[in-house]
Amino acid sequence: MAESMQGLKRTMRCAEVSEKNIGDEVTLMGWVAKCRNKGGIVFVDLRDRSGIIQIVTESEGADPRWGSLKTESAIAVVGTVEKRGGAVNPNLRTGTIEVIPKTLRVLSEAQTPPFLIQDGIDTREDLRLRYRYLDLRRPELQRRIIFRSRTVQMIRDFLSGEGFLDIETPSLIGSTPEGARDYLVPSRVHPGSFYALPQSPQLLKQLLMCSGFDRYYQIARCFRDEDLRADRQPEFTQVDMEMSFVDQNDVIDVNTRLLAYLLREMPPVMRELGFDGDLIAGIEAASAEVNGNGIGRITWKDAMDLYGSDKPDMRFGMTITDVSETVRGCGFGVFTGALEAGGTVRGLNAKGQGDMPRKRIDRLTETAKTYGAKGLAYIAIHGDGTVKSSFSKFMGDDEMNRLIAAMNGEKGDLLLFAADRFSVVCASLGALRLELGEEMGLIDHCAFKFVWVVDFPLLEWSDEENRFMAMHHPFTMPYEEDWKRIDSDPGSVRAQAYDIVLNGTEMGGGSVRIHMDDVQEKMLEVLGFTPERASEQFGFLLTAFKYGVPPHAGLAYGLDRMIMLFSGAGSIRDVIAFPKVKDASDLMMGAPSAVDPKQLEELFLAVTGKEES
RNA sequence: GGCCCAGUGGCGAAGUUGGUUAUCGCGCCGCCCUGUCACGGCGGAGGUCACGGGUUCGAGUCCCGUUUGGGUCGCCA
Repeated sequence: MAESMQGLKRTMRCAEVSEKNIGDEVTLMGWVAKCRNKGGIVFVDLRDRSGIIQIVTESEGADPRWGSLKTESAIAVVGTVEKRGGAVNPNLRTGTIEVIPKTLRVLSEAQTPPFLIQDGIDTREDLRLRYRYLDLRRPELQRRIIFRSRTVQMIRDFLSGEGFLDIETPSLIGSTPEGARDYLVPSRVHPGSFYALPQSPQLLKQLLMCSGFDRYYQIARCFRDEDLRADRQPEFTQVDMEMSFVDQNDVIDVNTRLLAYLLREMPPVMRELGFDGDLIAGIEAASAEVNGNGIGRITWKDAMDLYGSDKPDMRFGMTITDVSETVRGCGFGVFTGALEAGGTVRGLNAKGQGDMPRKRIDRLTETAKTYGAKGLAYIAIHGDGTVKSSFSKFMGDDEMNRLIAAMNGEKGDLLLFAADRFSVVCASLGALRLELGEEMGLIDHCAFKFVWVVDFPLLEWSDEENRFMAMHHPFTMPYEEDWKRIDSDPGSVRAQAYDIVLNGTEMGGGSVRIHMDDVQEKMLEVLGFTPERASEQFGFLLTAFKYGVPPHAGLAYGLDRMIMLFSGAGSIRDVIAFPKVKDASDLMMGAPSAVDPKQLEELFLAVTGKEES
């Protein structure tokens, strides 16, 4: 049934045909999106990545196959462009023209696809992923994948113009113990030894700075063997960059300009690709803001205190209030207990939610509990001024009124309190803030609000490991004025690390790197590395540091997240051509899979304790 | 590893306190239709209700387990 092209050459894409071509003979190739057979006249919508054009055939002398084309078949058409004789279609870019065909070639007839190839379908995602090549035919996904390609080109243009060099680093590297789990690759020629796939090109780009390349970037594939999320895939793409002889402000400056450039360049591309008008308007508004005023900064401490998160969603207010001092010594044991244990008591004021039904408050409590809070205390100030509180019996009127005043509580407000360790209070109130912000309609979903989060702590205590861990990574430069406290109070040392946050999502992050061998060695010691292990794992870096290393700093974006946010997608799966599902498998290819025993033999590998499959 | 949500013809959904032949839309197939573009009209096919077990006179519906996806906590330097 399939025919060859028999020498036909496509002259243009479907939606690239315009009124200028009226009278021209064109050769188009694409997929049958729709066949409307009216009996004597047949309308066929031909689709390719550019869009749709209508082919019209009348019965007299036409190829009879036009009337019975299977949708999604690939066909070639030679015909003449004409102004539409009948009604125009204002929804189509090619809505005023049509093609009268002379020749039809059915290049490949399609079976009925398992789901409709059109936008707005609500098909189960596993089915779509099993037939991803069909899913990707849908305009919605085509648009995002093309937008991704165009955005990467913009990034390359900008960075290249700024003197950055695109340098590739290897995918087969050594395993490093810190951080995420590595994907391992066995070596055939070194039985029992393994490569690791890079979690990021971190050390290699630092060494490129040692080599003198000055400004490096790479669109780099990275791998982390951790559980997936809507915005996390086991392999993902970073826009990775590093600069020499710079400080934190230089990195933030060039990246603010990069983002300003992208925001400026994106709207016309998005319009061309047919993105939603509100989304484009949002990007344009953000462009005006960032191109005019740059991007604001907030310290990690302020972000945690006000938003309960190191990736604050700046699209709305409803900030957190520390009421520890107000409730110190009060009658409510939960509050005083938390304070005595070195914790904190903080509250959120949900304006106008004072009459929230008990059931919804219970649901908020459940949210708080998933973040480690033991419960949620509340004060509901009803519209009539009466006050209902979960802890009124433990507190006198004076104490209660002082607390309400500290929270700026007014008639109709709902005050929610968490009392626990700093991290638990922040996490739970931060999550409640987002949930309430959504429910109360405070979030403008077309807004793009950027913020630089700076001054992260250098170290983070791990209960599990019973030691300090690097919050960013072990090569992050501390602030010089804090470094003297590295032994006396390691938790208080701030790092020259920064994240770029968009709408509550961490879109990228980086740091100034340590370039002094003594600081680096001390850092590894604090992280619990013996000199032997440090030398074993990072010896090449420490040695490199002895041969003249420039001060350097860098940043990496999660490209998938960036494209997801700018294209209004709900998951990074929507901007990755062939994504993996929750358990890290590929439903289309059936990866991962068992391999031939011979392959294992060659690698001197034996599979033990294999789960029933 | 934990918690939550979902699985009903090819696709999406409805299915009441458990009760006769499982309903609807899209798609598909056939016939008709010369200006459709969410084409229309008439007719038709297509279902082990994810799988296994249990409760019951009777299970799509209730219970337990499994499985396949989704969300999330842990985890992700």
